[in-house]
Amino acid sequence: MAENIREPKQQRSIEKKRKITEAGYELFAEKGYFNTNTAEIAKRAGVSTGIVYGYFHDKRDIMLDVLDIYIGNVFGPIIALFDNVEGDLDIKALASEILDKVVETHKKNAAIHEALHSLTSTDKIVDTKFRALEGEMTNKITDTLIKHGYSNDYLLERVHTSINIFQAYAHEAVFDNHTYIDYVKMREIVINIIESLFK
Amino acid sequence: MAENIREPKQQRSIEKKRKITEAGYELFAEKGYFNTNTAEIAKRAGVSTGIVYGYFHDKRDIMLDVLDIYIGNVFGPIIALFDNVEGDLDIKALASEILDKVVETHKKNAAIHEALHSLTSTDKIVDTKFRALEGEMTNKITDTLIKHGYSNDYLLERVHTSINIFQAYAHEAVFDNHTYIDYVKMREIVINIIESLFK
Amino acid sequence: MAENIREPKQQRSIEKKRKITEAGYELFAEKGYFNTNTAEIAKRAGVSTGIVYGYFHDKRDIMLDVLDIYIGNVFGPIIALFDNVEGDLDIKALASEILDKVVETHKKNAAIHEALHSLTSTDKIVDTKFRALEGEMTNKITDTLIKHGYSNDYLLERVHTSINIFQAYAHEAVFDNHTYIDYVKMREIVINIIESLFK
Amino acid sequence: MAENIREPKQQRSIEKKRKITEAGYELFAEKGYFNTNTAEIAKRAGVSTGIVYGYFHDKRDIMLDVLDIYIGNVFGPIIALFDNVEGDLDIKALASEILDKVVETHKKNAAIHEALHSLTSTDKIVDTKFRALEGEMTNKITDTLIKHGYSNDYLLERVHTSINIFQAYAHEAVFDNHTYIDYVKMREIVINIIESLFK
DNA sequence: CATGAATGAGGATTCATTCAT
DNA sequence: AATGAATGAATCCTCATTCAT
Repeated sequence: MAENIREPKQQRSIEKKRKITEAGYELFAEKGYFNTNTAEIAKRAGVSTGIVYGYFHDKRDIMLDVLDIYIGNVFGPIIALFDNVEGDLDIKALASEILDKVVETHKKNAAIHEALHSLTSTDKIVDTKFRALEGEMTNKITDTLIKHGYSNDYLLERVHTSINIFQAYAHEAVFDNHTYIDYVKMREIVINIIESLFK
Repeated sequence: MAENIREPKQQRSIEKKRKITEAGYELFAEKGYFNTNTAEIAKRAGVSTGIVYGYFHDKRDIMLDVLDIYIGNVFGPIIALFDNVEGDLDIKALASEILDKVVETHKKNAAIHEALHSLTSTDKIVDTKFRALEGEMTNKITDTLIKHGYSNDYLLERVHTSINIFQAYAHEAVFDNHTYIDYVKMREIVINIIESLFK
Repeated sequence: MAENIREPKQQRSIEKKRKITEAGYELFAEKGYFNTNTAEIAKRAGVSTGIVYGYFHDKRDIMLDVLDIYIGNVFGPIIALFDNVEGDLDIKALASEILDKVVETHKKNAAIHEALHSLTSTDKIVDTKFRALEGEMTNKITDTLIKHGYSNDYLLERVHTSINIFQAYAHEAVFDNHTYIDYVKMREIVINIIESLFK
Repeated sequence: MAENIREPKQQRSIEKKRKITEAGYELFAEKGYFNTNTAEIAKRAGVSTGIVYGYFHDKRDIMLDVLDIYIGNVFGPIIALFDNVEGDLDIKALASEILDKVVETHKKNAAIHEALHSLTSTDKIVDTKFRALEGEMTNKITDTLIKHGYSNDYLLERVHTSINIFQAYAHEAVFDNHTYIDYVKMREIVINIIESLFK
């Protein structure tokens, strides 16, 4: 009934919980949430099925932890990038740098992104967290621009649109979806769009 | 195991198969593929559970049919739009028209899009069909532009990027994700981007 | 999710549902509710585990059906007895007859009685049904007495107490609990008590 | 498997074992034997789950200890009552006193009684102990009566029947099962029965 | 003695698919 | 072709018991 989930304080326990989350991360990425069962997660993590429920309420709870890790993986590099912006703004150079980072991040996380994002429509919390992630990225970028003296009307809309374009490009580029596309050229086009967007 | 699936020739059978696909469409949209079971689909379609396997190999097979319907629903309106392009090209007007149509289409199909797209990572055929859809849309648009005398370098890349931008905007606008965004202004920004993309 | 339980109309289905209830009856009687699992019930009934859930919502639901059968088994013979009371009341003879019937009934149903009665403290419905059973028996007997011209103060209390005494005796006699007891003599004592209770 | 169970000699250990038994007592009474798990017992007792198996072979073993406590709780007050009988026997007064005590005892122990008694049909030892309890009570009462000069034929049967009647009444009265019963009147009826049983 | 994390068998339930009618 | 009852493998989760520390 009312369960006690161990909030692990000791190093060994923290490590074990991490192992489970990691196993979930990998398996969800490989096969999707619904095609992964808890026994598999336990096995991959090298633990018993029972202990999984010592650290998590249920399977969904593992997924929520995986989601947090994913969000950290995606948000972290962007944050780092913007925290290192110095001196005058060179929009084109910055856009280029961001795009590379977004592609790189997407390359590492595309599979888990799909697996988790697909839960958006049926899981309220997942939905909320994905939206919040986009909001925070938009804010972070907008704040940085303003701090460095940039100004423009509808800045939030410009930034948000830029993020959308970056994401769409990254998704294309990572999966190399279409043989008829020259992704190098497409990249140039994207960068030009961003440049024009910010004057 | 692999049984003979009736390819229905008679009107009544065709109708029945359509009912099942339709039920699958609705339910996948409402609750996702994995949260929908075949008994529900049969019930919604007003047929027995058994007969579902008279028309489809398995649950996935229903989904594949649903996917085809979805693709038709999305592709059809765009085709129609471009088949009606007449006289000189007014890029801005055309972009505006397309964007409205994409948003409208997305509004109707967002739920099923999510449900099906999420299978992309685990189902090869789904993945392939989604890619093909994008390819065909790119080609259709590109061909139309050329036919009407438009020319530019890297046209495929420009068109494809435009599609990405339209889709991203439509997704945002439909779900009205972010309270901090003024979607009317965002729409203007998107149109301007497209305009600049095509000179 | 929201389940459809077949309320069987056809003979074959009714028969199958009965088989499951019967298997539950036997197993609960043999090993108790908690020591019986649904797979065993299915096996004993000669059906698959799955179909059990076609006829019952869950394990408890089987138990509730078993309870109804049990109540019929216990109540039926008593009803029959009182429906056959004719002419003038011979309390002593009637008491004797009832006692025999109660012992006989108890002999057949003691095991399931224990199994089900033990759920009384944790299952509201079980509790209610057991109470109702006692109430109905008390009423039935009281009504019959009155109909046959018997009258006394606190009749309900007398009847109810008699039932308690009968039950207690039956329980003792069936299990032959105590070697030091002469159950034939004890029976005489019980009959005498009843006689004195009703003058 | 079968480990050495510590028979605690030291005060602290005795105390700890008592705590566990007490926790088991409470929880079995609250939720029944099968709905209580060992982790809960340990928690309620303020000990670790592991140490429970230092003092008890298994969960059943705890229950057996609880049963002993229960038997003491029920038997003790009756013993005390009869040890205090002095002078000439006033059957009616004595019966009244006993009945009050039985009701009082039942009030305190009804829940655990149900929980433990329900195991009677599946656990040989539990069954035996419950029978022995009744036997001992019968003997104790009979001996006391004889010691105080009372004599009658079939004394054991009379006493045992009385006990049954007391128990049945107590059970009714404690749970206040039936709204149509006037329990005060019923009590009078019971007392009168006892009186007539012993002349 | 004590802890509480860990084990893994077991149990209730679901559901894609088959089959008797 | 159609029905819907039937199957049984698969899945999530629990819990008595053990074990490393």
